[in-house]
Amino acid sequence: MTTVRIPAGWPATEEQARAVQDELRERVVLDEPGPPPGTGHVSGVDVAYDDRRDVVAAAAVVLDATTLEVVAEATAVGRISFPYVPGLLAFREIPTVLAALDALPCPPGLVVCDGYGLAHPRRFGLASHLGVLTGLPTIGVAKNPFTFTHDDPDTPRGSTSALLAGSEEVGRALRTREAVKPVFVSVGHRVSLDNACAHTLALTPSYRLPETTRRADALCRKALREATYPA
DNA sequence: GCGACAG
DNA sequence: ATCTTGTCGC
Repeated sequence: MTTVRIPAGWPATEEQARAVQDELRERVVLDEPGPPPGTGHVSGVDVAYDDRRDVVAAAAVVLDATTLEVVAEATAVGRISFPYVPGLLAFREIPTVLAALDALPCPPGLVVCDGYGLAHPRRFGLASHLGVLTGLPTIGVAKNPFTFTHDDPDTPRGSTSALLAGSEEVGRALRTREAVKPVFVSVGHRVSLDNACAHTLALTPSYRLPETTRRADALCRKALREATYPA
């Protein structure tokens, strides 16, 4: 487990944070299909908070994309770097997530984030942000539709419907379990939307949420429980 | 101006 | 995100 500090020059206000998003957004790559599902490594990242102690814990878990077995994992703890503001989630999570990714002993491959990528007020959610900062292929898989609209996908697993910002498709509602509430998939960096959905399906053989996020969620909660006050 | 709003 | 017991169902 590594300890991180809030980076120098980290945005202190919402206005500064939005300016950073508007600048970094130019660097998102949307014209690559990304790695094929079921091959190489796939990783999940997630974060847990203790606002009372001002502690945040992040986890990165690398899975074998074929077997979904855990190949490697790492955690990091730090101070909370930004309040939760809808649309600015990345500023709350990214420093600790980057530290956890850096601590991995092997390349993470495609990274699955808890939240959104393109499906974002300024088209630059957590998954896009993490992708631009690391250069890694990233996607976002969220549990809620945020402010976007969508039709209910058909009942069978694998059914999708467009996630819409007005008439613009910013992601997809994807049914990962028959008759269960869908997840909301969007592109982060260097992955197509079709491929992002295919990866999500490959990662959900038995549960609604991807194995990557399930593993990362369990690990960051454990790291938070075991965390001492960060330096 | 008033709500809604990823985690 | 987090606060939280039991309970219904595969």
